[in-house]
Amino acid sequence: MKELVMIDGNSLLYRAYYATAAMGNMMVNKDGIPTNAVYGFANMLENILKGNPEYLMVAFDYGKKTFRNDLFEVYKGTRSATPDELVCQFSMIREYLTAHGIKYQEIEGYEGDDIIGTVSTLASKNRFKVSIVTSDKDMLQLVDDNISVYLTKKGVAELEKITPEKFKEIYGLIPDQMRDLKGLMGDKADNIPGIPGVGEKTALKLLKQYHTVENLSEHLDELKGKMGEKIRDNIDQGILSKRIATIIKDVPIEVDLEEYRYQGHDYNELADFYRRYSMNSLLKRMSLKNEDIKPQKEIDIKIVESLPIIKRDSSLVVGVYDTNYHRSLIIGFAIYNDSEAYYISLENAMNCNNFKSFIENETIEKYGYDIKKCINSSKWYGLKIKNYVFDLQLASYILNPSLKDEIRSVCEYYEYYDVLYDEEVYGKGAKKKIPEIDVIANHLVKQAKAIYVLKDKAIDRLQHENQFELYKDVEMPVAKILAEMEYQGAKIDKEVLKQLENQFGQEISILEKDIHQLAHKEFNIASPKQLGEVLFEDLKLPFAKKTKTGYSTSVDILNKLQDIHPIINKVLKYRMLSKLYSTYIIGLQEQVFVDGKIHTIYNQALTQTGRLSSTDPNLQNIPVKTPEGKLIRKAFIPEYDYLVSFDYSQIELRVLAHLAKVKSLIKAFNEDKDIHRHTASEIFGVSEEQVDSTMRRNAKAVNFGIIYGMSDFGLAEQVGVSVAEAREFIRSYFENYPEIKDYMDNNIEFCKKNGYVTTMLNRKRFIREINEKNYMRQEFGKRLAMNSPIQGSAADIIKVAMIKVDELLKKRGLKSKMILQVHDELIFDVYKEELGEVMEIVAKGMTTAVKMDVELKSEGSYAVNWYELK
DNA sequence: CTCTTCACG
DNA sequence: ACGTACGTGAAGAGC
Repeated sequence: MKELVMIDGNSLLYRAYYATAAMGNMMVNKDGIPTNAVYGFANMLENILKGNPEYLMVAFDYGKKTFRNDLFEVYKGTRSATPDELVCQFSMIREYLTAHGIKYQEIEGYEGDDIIGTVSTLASKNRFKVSIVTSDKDMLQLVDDNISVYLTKKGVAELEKITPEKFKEIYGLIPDQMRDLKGLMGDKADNIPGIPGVGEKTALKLLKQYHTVENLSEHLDELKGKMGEKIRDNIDQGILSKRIATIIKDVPIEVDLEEYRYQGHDYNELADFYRRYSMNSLLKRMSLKNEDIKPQKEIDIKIVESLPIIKRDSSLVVGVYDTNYHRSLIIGFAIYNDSEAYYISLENAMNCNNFKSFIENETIEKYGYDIKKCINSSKWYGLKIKNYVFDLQLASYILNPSLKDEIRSVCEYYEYYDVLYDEEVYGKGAKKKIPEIDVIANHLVKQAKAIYVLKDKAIDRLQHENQFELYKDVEMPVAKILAEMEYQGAKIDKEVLKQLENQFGQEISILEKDIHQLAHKEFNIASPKQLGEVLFEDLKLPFAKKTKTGYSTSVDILNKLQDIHPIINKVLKYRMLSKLYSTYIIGLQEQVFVDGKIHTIYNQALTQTGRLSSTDPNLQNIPVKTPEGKLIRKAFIPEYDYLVSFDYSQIELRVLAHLAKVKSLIKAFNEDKDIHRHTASEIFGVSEEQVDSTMRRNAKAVNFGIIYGMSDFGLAEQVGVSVAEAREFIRSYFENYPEIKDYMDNNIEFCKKNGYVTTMLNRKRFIREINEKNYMRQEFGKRLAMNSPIQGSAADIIKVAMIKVDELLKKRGLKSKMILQVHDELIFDVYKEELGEVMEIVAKGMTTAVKMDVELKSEGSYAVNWYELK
């Protein structure tokens, strides 16, 4: 069967544009012409071409006016004007297709949709299998047994195939009823009115009963209530809307399907195009496939058994094979500078004195990518790398935290493409293996070269963005401190975990039996699917919420059912214990090294706010909230004499009070008041003595909510009050703290204008959602704009505190070590003779980290395990 | 590999 | 009419 791929040019170009435009780093070619939409489109097209389609065409809209405007004057009338940055890419995309040898069509008075409707119908009749690629759900009306629609997910990178079965699954209708659906509910984006008051829910209900808009119009008298009235009044508009939403299948054109046969591209024409618009990665991708073209001059890599003396500042790459670098094999090392490019295997490196004196030399500067990983992986082999002064990963993360963390992706940000993904070199999953030495040498040296070449570019950008200090004075020192913390590790008492394993194991099996008895059958309690069926079908408990795949059985749902059936409490207990059992009791034991310690890995270049994250294992989510869970903390013991922990008190609220300059809040903090009680007295209009526990609890929830950019609904859900009450809390809150309202509004406004928000130390977060059309996404963007500066500034502060504390500990020659950071808490392994001094230093370092209008407060304690702390 | 659930700040 | 609090990581189920 012949296969025809049809591409909806306009919709994909728009989608590709908006997917990248708000990022704040709009892609341009060397002359400053924007190319992001074409680039995204081209990338997607290249992926489609991997499937070797025999027939291929792209359809475009022609002009603004179509027959739809004759039917309905303001069709697409609400669309804002196409941005200039996109307009100029319309002709570029046509150039691209011509260079690629791909046929495209546009017809006056019609949209691309109509061309696709017409051609696909014809092709289908001629026994073609048709695939339509679009981001427009309207097109789904064309789906049938021969025609599939591929809808874009996430930007244009991923496609979702929609067949008639899939359509039925989603909407419960046949694809042709898409027209009726649009007819009834309308389409805001296209300014199709539909019937006022009818949304997706109502429309689907009506269509399941009446099938089409026309049939509905013949049964108007059956419709009851206000809704019925509205439909009767507006049915003509519904019929018209359906007509507008209907894709034409007989556009007057001559079609010769053979014209769409794709015969491949002319290398030079396409290469010209890519060069003209600086699309180097696509050029490269094409070059790799074209064997006639010689690859660019390779670096002269010397694979050596022993190094000469290296005197120049160089980039140094450590070839770490596994994701956990504390126990990973190192394959080898790459060194690159202006005049040298070396690769040396681990074994040779360990026997090479020149290598050792190079890495240990404290005056030769080294540049790297993820230097913490390089430093620590080497340290396990006794190799001490000193004087790493530049980290391309951290620099790039500061410039834009949303960059993917692999070096290849980061290089693309600088439009540098001569580096491969690890996966391309090592393979993935079960097929992952170490390649030939020249392949690995080439891979690592290319990384080293990229670091060397991009260093100045990154530093320039940091200076230009006023972020160099954040990078140099905060992130770089923190990287080295984290390296030491990870290597130092947290000591574990395995006996504690073994004892808990027994205890919890028994409790779990008893609960399992009880639950099966109450359910009158054996099933897997850990399966939400099976549990849902038992609770809501067998036992017929009232269900509150469904997820995509079935009944929701999460805690907040089950909590509401607690009193209805004795099985619920058992399930909750079972859930809690088995979570603790598998994730912590078993999980942690597996992670203990031969030195009796756990060595986590902090990811310093991942979170969008500037926080750290911890993996392998995650030591930032060790249980504390339930008494059972907290027992796990007994297994964390000092290597020396005591564990010391200091917590920031209310750091995010303090940051907010400072940033928003909230007078009464600043005063309350500086008087060391109970802040939730203070808030309660303000929003409920009573004296602080009159605040009862409920008022305080609600105020606390509001305080948290404020930090998250809460909605009335969200707050209501959280505290268990009505939405109206929640709204009243919020109103009263903003009335009492008007500075906060202003501050939040300003953040949103700034973000809308600039595409990002900043923290106290000028850390940035780009928020593309803020300018999206979709209401929900935009609201989400606003919440991010409100929350990120607060969470991010708190993250800045504790990083500075870590640097100060570390400095003080070292200056005084203390041997006690910082071992853990949990967002607002620092934990130390301390010698008893240093206890007093350490406690004093930590408290001082944390409270004086940054200068603010609000005092920083930190509270600490010491004990012989983590359980006993504070 | 994705989804759901639940551990933390 | 819509669907809703911010940031993470790990485990198990089920496709």
